[in-house]
Amino acid sequence: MLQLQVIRDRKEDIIRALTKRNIDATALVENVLRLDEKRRATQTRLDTTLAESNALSKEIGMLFKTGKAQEANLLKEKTGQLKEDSKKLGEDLNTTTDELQNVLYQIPNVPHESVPAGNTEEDNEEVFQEGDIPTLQTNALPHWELAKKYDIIDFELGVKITGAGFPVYKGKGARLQRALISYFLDKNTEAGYTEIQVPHLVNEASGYGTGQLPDKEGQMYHIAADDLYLIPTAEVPVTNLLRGEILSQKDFPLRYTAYTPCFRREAGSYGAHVRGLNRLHQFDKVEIVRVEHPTNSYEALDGMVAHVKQILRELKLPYRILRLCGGDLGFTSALTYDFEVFSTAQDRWLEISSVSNFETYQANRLKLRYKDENGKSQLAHTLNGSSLALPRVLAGILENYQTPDGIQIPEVLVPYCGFEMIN
RNA sequence: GGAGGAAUGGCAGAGUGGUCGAAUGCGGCAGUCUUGAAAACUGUUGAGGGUCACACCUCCGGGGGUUCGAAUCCCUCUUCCUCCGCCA
Repeated sequence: MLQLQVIRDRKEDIIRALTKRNIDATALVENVLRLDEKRRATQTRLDTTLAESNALSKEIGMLFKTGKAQEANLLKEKTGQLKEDSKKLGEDLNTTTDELQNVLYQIPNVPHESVPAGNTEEDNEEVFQEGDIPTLQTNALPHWELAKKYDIIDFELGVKITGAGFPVYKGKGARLQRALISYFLDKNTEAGYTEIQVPHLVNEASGYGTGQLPDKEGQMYHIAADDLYLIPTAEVPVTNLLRGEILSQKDFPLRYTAYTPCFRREAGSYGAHVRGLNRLHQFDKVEIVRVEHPTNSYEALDGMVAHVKQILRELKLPYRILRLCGGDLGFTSALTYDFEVFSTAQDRWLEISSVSNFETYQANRLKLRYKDENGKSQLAHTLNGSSLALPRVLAGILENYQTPDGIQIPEVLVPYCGFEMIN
């Protein structure tokens, strides 16, 4: 969520920047300012009332102590009205604070200046492309056909035991999954990220912390009996590790990597584009998360992009990098680069990584701060990215590495797989 | 799942109705001493709201209550510990 102080100071800038997301935030921002003013006015009145009654209480205490019970009882009568007032004011304050909070939750992050304006993915800006798109044999198959042909992923079996979008990986398919996870974790660890394992279920506070709640409530699986959510990404538990922390400047940079399954309801996604591994309810992902000093966060973002590039280079997959336009940018992000691998057999680009800087948007909800050189608390910047998401990398490998004799395993993965070919 | 105990500042730990945002120790920061470091000594050190700055207000796991007044009493929830049961 945006910082109140920033909205107060730079209202016009914020409204203007948000037009890149094709939203007119004027009404929301005005509402925030109105509620903020109301909140502060109420707070002041409450404070005054409390101060008065505190003073009286102190006086009463003194009187009792010095044996002037009669005078004390006289004063007691005066406190009744104050008590009533402060109760009323306290309720008003809570109501206004909640209202203010709710409006603030509705305002997305302010896009970075480099974010292009635009409505849809068509308007995303390609900033980099690398790798040769292979020429495949004439009867090249999409990955779901390959998965069936070599019996490495069974979608129907997943339907049987759970439902659509929950594939079962078998034999070399399962082994390749495990190989990718290990390979990604190793690469991330080498780059200075600390490997951690986190719970796959989180509580409501964590959902709010990183901004999945209340914005994307319907996209997460919710376990009603225990009021827990299945994580849609490791970003949620990993970033929330730091919730409420006040760091010291020398703690920076904080770098974590974690493998987790990810669960997404994907309500409203149907059709040809969701075939095979393209869109699943459960998939595996290795995530990288960084917490940075504000002055360093964009450098860190570039570093994360460079890191993911390096992995794709090693895998020898053709990919491109897009800078997301305002309309396609996630609610909480200030700047996002999407990585897409070219899926030759499907003749389309598949998103395999999304690397974002959230600036203080998440930190504000998380109350994730650090002490600056003057000893004042400041919000840190949070970033995260996939490094990498498994299913589409797998799809890319299957499709781009297919040969008439089978599917070749990328060289760097052979030591992890223990085989060179799926046939 | 059943029975009992507990939750206080970065950590440890006092505080059982008034002047307590909270003793003390450790840790952190600054300084003195030192060629430097360590030790010792001195000072300082929770968070948030509010203000030009003060004042002032809130916070002792969360929520509610009793009281003129609550860290302290009551209710409730959550978490942790011990014992029993179950169990990978």
